[in-house]
Amino acid sequence: MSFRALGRELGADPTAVYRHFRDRNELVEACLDRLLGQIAGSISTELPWRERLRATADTYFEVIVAHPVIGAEAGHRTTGGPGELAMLELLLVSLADAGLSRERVVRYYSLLAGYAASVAAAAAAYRLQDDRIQLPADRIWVGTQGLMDPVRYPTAFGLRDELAALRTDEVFLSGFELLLDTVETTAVRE
Amino acid sequence: MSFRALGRELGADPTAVYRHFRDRNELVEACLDRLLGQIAGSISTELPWRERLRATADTYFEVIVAHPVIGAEAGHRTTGGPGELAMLELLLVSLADAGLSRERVVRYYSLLAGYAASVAAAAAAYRLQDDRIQLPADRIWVGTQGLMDPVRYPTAFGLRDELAALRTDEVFLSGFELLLDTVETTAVRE
DNA sequence: ACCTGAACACCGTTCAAGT
DNA sequence: ACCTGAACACCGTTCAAGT
Repeated sequence: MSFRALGRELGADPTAVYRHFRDRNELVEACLDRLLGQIAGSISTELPWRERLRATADTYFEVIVAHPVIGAEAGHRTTGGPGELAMLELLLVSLADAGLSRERVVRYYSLLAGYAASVAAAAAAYRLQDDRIQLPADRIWVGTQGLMDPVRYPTAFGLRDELAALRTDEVFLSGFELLLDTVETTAVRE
Repeated sequence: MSFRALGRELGADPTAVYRHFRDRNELVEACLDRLLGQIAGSISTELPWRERLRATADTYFEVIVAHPVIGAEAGHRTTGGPGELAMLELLLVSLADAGLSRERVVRYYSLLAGYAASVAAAAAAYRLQDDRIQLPADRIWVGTQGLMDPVRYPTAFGLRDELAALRTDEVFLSGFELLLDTVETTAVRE
């Protein structure tokens, strides 16, 4: 994305955007906040807490990776807008519904949101990279060429097939599932 | 970081770097691989597996945030170099030492590495942002101005103090600790 | 073998001028 | 009120020319 490409696509002067947004930063944050609002709005509030959180993470990853220019910046941005707040409220309510204490709600919120936001953003940024990268975009970020050295890296060598089979979306989702396991275990203990 | 600033600082022509690295990408990856090697080399192999992994995550976060230009790109890059491979081997060996099965070693490796790499990179990118951001860099990424609306966001409103108190490094480390709890629980069960 | 410096094709952003 | 287009200060990168 560049302002010149944007102007070309919209049939307007590249600098016309400055009539509507102060700078690139504000534009990106407005787009991101809209995406967040769409995600939060698409999650049924009728779902049990665990399914609700899983659906949120699932949709979040899909949307972020489908909009890689915005998504790549989602991990380190605060929009402060209604979309972000709707997401925040959705996550907090779900964790409270799980039966967690006030303190635990905030702690697990920060873990789940930090995990999902950062890992999804990394997946989007990975996908954004030029084609010069050797691996397909859905493969995990570990280099495979060095895994052929059984002397220096015996354990990595022994697990090379399993490592090569890792895929970003599966890692994201199964990782989130593990976090939800922890939430559930803590909730039933309290 | 820019090639012109780099040349100025090194007292050479900005384009002299091209004698040593093909492009910016190769330079960044070489720097990152060196950082990874330093981190892996600084972890004592005598430590029990859990302390070893904690020390790795701790050092990793510190180093990545201390080198934000490189660190911000660490979440979505594969160096394929000896530093990355040393880190990979270190993590796999530690998880194997915990008593995990082959399959579980790879699964938990992808979770721990994905979590640490992505969240630390987001923290570095956050720190890299211009001073126009209202919040200090060690604060978490949730907007605070909108938390004052008890009607639309009652749960967020009720937890606003706890949310405002969140700090990136604490969230990172306590999140990693939770993941290690899961590893340990799984290991003793197997 | 390594460095230089002009040049190219891009960026985001500003600002006076248009309608 | 909104858009235009020239201009500014940057980028990464190439390449012929120097030592």
